Amino acid sequence: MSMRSVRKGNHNLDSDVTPALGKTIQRLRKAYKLSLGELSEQSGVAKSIISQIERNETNPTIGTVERLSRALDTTIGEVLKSDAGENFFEHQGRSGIPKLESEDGLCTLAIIGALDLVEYVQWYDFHARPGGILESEPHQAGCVEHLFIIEGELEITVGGEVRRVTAGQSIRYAGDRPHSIRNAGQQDAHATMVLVMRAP
Amino acid sequence: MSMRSVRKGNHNLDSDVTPALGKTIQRLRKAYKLSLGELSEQSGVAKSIISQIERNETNPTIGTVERLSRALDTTIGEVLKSDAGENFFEHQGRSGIPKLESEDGLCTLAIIGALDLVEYVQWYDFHARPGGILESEPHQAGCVEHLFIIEGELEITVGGEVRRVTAGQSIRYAGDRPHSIRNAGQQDAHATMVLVMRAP
DNA sequence: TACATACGTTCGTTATAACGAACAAACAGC
DNA sequence: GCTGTTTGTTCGTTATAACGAACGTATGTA
Repeated sequence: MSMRSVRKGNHNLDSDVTPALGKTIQRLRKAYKLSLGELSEQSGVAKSIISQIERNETNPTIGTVERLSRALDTTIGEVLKSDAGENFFEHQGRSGIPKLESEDGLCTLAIIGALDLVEYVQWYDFHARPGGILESEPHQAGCVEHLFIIEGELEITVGGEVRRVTAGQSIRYAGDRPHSIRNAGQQDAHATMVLVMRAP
Repeated sequence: MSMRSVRKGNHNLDSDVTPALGKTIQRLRKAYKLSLGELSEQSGVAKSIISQIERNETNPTIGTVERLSRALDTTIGEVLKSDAGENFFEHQGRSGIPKLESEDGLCTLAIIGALDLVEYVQWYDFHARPGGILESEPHQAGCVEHLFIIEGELEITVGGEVRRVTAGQSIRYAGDRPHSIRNAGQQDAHATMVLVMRAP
């Protein structure tokens, strides 16, 4: 059995214990483009508490983190895994990956990874049924999107300009203007998207 | 966007939320043949609380569960994963003979994008025919690889540890050790790989 | 039997997590 | 400029998680 740390008394650890939790919650919330108020509504947790959790100013209960995780389409295990981290591997099952859907229900965007560097990088797995459109509000200024088409055919529109890309090709465009991705072909389209923005 | 459960008010959920937590803690404690008093000493959590947690009569804080997990030689993520009903993966295995057949012509790795930041990020489209193996020498220290499996089934080996991942899942692992990716399935495998090197 | 030891539970108190309302800062339209 | 809206934060109150001591219940031992 490995060494056990014998600690006494001070149960007031707060951010020490789970330094990444706040960041994780905030990252997920922003990935869904939710405000504190919206996440509060959907999770049932007071927005003041969410604010404190994101800043690691409180030591939330399991129940609270559970409700937040559920509202963010993931599980408490996944949320806390990054904290404990430290394994060579970090493995996410299908269910653990947060998924976004377009308004028409024909596109899905699954967040498959993110990195907190000086810049913030996030990448997605993108699916679109024929005719599906994913409309995006402008992201942060200076942000760039990269798209690699795995199968099918997509039509990208950025600020009035239109480009068509097919399987095997890739395209890079400004993410800080309104843009949309449309499946212009007859079959399903599938792509990898990488989004780069400056750290907030 | 996908459906979200809209819950209000009642924040007094206790055992509802994490029905398995108490059992999990107790199972681990008994596996180590510890009494409540002993676990209390080693974790720093009052034994009265542990008793209540095991009987799901309280809604513990993250910090408390963290201290218990640590004393039980595991992580909070692992402890709570069983709650969420996620599958532990059965990995281990099979001291695979490194066939050093990156030259086997069965794998392709195409660079589909790169970023020159303070950190250097590069991403690839990876294909492997059944049986194909991609062996990699250690990259730069601190470097991380991220793999998202689009189709098929891959077996990742890093420093002796083996994991198997299937379509829809993603995995992240240390890239600064020798590692290999093997197509363990019958069909072609396809994945997106993101490689991040820090500190150029 | 009487006594001792170890176990898990219950109890009263204290610390604090969670709540909702009020607040301040950034932004939009008029 | 002003003014309503939306954002995240701060504040006072309430609910409750965590604590340590005391308790009941076994089991063993003289």
